Amino acid sequence: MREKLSENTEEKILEAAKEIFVREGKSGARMQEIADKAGINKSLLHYYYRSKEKLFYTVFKFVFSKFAHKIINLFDADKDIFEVIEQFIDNYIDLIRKNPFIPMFIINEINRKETSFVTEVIRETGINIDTYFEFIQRNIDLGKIKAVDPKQLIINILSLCIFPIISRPIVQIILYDDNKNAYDKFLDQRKKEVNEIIFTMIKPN
Amino acid sequence: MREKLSENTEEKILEAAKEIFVREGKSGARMQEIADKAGINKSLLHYYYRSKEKLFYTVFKFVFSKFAHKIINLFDADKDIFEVIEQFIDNYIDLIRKNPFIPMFIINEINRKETSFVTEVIRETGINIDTYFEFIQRNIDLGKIKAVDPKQLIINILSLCIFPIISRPIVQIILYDDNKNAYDKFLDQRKKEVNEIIFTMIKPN
DNA sequence: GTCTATAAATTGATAGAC
DNA sequence: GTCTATCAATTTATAGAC
Repeated sequence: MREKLSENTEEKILEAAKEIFVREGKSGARMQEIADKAGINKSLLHYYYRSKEKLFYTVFKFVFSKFAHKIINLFDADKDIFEVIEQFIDNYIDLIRKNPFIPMFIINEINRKETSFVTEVIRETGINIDTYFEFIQRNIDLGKIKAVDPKQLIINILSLCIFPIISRPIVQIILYDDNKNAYDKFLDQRKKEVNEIIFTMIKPN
Repeated sequence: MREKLSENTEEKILEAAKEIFVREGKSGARMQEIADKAGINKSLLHYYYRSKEKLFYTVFKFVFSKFAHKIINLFDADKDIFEVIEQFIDNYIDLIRKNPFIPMFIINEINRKETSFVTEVIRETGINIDTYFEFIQRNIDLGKIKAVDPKQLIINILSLCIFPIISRPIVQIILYDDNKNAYDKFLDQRKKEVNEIIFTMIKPN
C-alpha cells in the first residue's frame, strides 16, 4: 500500500518536474513550482530526490533517452530506405511540433554542461548509432542510394526538421506576420520540402 | 571628463552583460557576476540600467540586431546569387562557430518571451526581409534559379548551417567520440555539403 | 511517506555617504 | 558616478512532528 502510494508520488513528481524543467530550463525552474504541479509538498521533492541537481539529472536522462531512441529506432528493419526516411520526417516534424520545447531543452542544457555529464547520459541511455550506420551502408552497398556520408545525411535530416520548429517564435513573425495558421501550413509543406531535398541528394543518378 | 568615464563604464557593463547573458541565459545570469566581469560594483548596474530585466532587454536587442543584420545584409547587391549563397554559407558557419552560444541564446530566450517582446525587438531592430524576397524574386524572373519558395529556401540554409553547431556538444560525442578536430573537419566539409544541397535545389534544369 | 516550520544561502534592488 | 552597507524577497535544503 505504502509502496504503491510512493510509486505514484515519485511518478507525479517526475511528470511535474519534466514539464517545468523542459519549459523553464534548469536555472529557471523552481522547486516550489514543481511541488505545486505535482500536488505535494516541497519537502517531498527532497525526500525522493536529494537535490534539485539530482532531480534535474533524472529528468534530463529520461527526456533525452526517450527522444534519442525515437530517432535511432526508426532506422532498423529491412524496410525501404525511402519509405523509412519519408516516415521519419513526417513523424518527427509532428512530434516536435507537439513538444516544441524538448529539442530546445536538450540542446540548451547540453551546451551548459561539461562533457562528462553529456558522455555519462549518452552512455547510460545506451543509444547505439551503429544500427543507423549499418542501415545506410547496406543501402549504399545495394546501390539503392548514392555513397553519401551517413553523418552528413543524418545531420541534414535533423537540421531541416528541428530548426524550423525551435526557431518558430521569430520566424513566424518575420516570415508570416505572426500568423499561426500560415506557419502551420508552412510546416506541413515543409515535410514535402525536406523529403524532396533528402531524396534528391541520395537517389542514384 | 565625467561623461567620458560614464560612457566607458556603460560600455564595459554592456560588454560584460552580453558575455554572461549569452552564456548563462537570462535566468542563469547573476548581476554579481556581470558586475565582477565589468570590474565595477553591483550598485552601478542598477544605476545605469534600472533592473536586470532592462539590462537583459538592452543586451538582447543588441545581440539580436547584430546577428540578424549579418544575415539580411548579405542578400543585397546585384551579385551573382550562387556566389552570394556560397559566401553566406562560408561566412556564416565560421561566424557561428566562433560564437556558438549566440544562436542558442536568441532562440532560447525568444521561446521564453511573449510575442509582444519579440515583435517589439524585431520592430526596433528594423530588419527588413523584403530585400531578401526581392533578391530571390529577381533571380527567379531572370531564370537564374528555379521558382523556389524563398521562405523554404532561407530556412533551409539557416537550418543546415546553424543546427550542426548548436547541437555540437551531443553530436560531436555521438558521431566522433568527442574528437574536436574531427568535428571541425566535419564542419569544414559541411560548407561544401550545404552548398551542394542548396545549389542542387535551386539551379534550373 | 508526508507535512509544518525554519534554517541558510543567494540575489535583485535601494539608501546614503563621498 | 561610484562605493559600502543593508534590505527584502526568494529559493534550496533540512529538522522534526505525525
